[in-house]
Amino acid sequence: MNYWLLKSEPDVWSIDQQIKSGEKGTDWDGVRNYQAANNLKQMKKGDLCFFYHSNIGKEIVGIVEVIKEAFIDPTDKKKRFVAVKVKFISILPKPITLEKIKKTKALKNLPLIRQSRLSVMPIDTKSWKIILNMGRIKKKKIHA
DNA sequence: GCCAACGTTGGC
DNA sequence: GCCAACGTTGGC
Repeated sequence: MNYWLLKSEPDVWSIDQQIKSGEKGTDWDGVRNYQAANNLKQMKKGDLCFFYHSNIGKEIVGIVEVIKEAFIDPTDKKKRFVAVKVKFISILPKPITLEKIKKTKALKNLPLIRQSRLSVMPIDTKSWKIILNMGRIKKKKIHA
């Protein structure tokens, strides 16, 4: 299984809205960047993603799961980009701010920091675990 | 609101 | 195919 991080401006789509959408999940669409799209294409069913609020908050607020692998983004008229479907899994009891991540040496190489404009990025297993611990989230809760 | 870092577009 | 001009993202 692989891990990812998805960025969203909470003005446009927030974790609260993701929670309300429940088990059915929602399309993660609107990505118009090839690097981000390539990452979307590599996602497999069951992969987990951190949900990051950009601009407002600037923090990791929760976790979602990939429930449908890449398909043509229905919002893309030119049909060049893809979307995936995700559903809400968990909220972090303690959101992890960008500031904190920057201060954590082990996380210095995250694309979140090195490539601030990328909106869909892979997270290596080690970093994933570190962030989970920082967010005080129990592993059990994720698999619930 | 500003600006750095990218991406994209279009003229040549 | 290069590159200047322009547009966008997202942190500050």
